[in-house]
Amino acid sequence: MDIQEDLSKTIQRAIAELYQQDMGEVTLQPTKKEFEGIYTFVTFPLTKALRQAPAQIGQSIGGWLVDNSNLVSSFNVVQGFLNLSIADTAWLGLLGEMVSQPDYGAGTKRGQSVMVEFSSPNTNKPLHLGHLRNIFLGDSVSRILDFGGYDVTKTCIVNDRGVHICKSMLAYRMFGNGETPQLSGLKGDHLIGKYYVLFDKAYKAQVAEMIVEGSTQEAAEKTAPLMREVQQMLRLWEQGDPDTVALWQKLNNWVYAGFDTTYNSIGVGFDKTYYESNTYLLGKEVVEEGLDKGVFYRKDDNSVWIDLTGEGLDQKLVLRADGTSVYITQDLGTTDMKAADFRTDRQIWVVGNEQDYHFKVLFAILRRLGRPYASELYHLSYGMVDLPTGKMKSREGTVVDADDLIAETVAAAATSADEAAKGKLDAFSDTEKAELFHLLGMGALKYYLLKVDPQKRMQFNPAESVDLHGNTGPYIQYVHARIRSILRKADETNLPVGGPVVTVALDDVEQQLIFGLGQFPQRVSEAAQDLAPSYIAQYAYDLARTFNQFYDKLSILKEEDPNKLQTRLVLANAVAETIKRAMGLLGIDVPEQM
RNA sequence: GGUCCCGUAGUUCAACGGAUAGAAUAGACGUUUCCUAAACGUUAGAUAUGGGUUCGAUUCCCGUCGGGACCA
Repeated sequence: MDIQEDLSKTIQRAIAELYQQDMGEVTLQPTKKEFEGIYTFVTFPLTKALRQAPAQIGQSIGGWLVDNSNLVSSFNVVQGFLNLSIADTAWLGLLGEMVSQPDYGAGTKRGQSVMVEFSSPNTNKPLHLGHLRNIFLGDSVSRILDFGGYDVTKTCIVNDRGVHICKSMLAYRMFGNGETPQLSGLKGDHLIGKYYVLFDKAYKAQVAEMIVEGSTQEAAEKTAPLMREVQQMLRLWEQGDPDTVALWQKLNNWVYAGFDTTYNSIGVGFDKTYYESNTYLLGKEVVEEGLDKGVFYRKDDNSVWIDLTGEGLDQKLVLRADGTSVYITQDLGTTDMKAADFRTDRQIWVVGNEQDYHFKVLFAILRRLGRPYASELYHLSYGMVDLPTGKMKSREGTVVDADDLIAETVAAAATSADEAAKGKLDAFSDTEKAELFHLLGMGALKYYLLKVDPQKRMQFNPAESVDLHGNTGPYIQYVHARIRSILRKADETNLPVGGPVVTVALDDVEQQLIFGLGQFPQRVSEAAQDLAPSYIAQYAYDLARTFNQFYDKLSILKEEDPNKLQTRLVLANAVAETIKRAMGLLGIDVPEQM
């Protein structure tokens, strides 16, 4: 039973009977808290068709509902707003139904397969804060779609080849002295990142020197010996030179080991990892196909282009005059490949908004080529993460490293949680404590990055991100722990934890809580529709907050009426389960105790 | 030059075209012999700007001003 849907249909019937008109789907909104009622029906839109004042329509429909439906217990009308209260029996019926569904909130299986691509790092440096927003978004969207009934494949395309990694390779060859992650104790990705920075320093010094000797900036940057060596290394790699390839493999493997450590610590994984070294030559046959179909055209210099001015875009190069690929050429090939590999109906890319234009072009080209999946491609674009001090800039060394950030967040969570616990954790072993603090730190971090609309550029305030109070992950985690604690106590004293819902009179706040639980399936489906983890974050917070109000106002274990006690236990349990599930969709675990 | 995104309390974020624009945090005040006060309550505080569309605009449209990104 879905109260909202039933109510909406009942109102349609009321209009049909009272006015002999069919107004189609009617929408309801939650009643503002200053007014009595839980659902509100707005009558303004009906005034023209029904030729009646808004308030009068409200009175008529409200009266009809109370007389003819056992769903509505009372109503009031404020201007054009018809506020409806729902009968306790309906709430209890809803609660009973919810707790009987083991996968409450899950969407029905659609047999549609979706591929979500995210993270997609370069292999020349470690992950940073921006990647974390990307990864948490991609992971959460995957979980939401999966829960919403899609078959999800999580993919990552590792950018493991090119100039960037050659820079690290060259610097390692020059300055490495056989350093390894084992010898230095550095994580592999950090080790390679170090050499990338070393290259940059040496290269800049060289350029500066050349400028002193009379070269222009541009010429110096192009012709510096170090840059030439990098270019040479890339050529050797492309030719398959054994030494170069061996070095490349060794360094990349260190990086992968480093990334895996990070992924493990944040609880994220992929179903399929692609390597650009295997895919970077793809796409050339797509160019041929496009030329055959007349979608692309060749210029006199032999370069190949597409004219997208009709779509409000530009003319776009798809193959250089010398026959080499550009970025988009590859993407054409890999998109085809991904669609074929997993018979994917739909592809989603989680990529920063600086690539908005690139994806518009990519999708436009695939549409022109007549790809059957072309209408199901989506760029989940997100804004940059700024620091309170301004933009993160790698050149200025203000980039926040992901591993450092995770470690600091967990450490900060440990300090404040230990303090806030006031002895509640005394029975915990050191390992248990460490696990809890990690869970809280990750909860804080993930929630902080996911509660914001992806499209918006956001500010990351380290102090705020580990806060345990207010609209935060730990606030919600706390509610779960609180409920679990009550349920454990109830269990110990043989109270009916798993009992059925019994008929009782409900308090307002109990109705609010059931109302909140009832919203879950809809919110999940909206989040899946809009690919919006922030909806789920907001939902979990609202539910947790309502529970705290309930907790403050009414007692569970000390309730004397056994029927009320039993219903409250069912209710509390349902809230804990739903919080756990909602947080799970954000990739956040919840503790049994904290 | 062209295209795209974003402007909401001091700050960080919400708001299918709906009521007196919600939260959090920072500030002021209050609540615990009672299930976890990591909580709850009270209070003060905001739609960048000028038009338009309509019963009604933070939301949609046009312009201006700010912030950011991309394309050649």
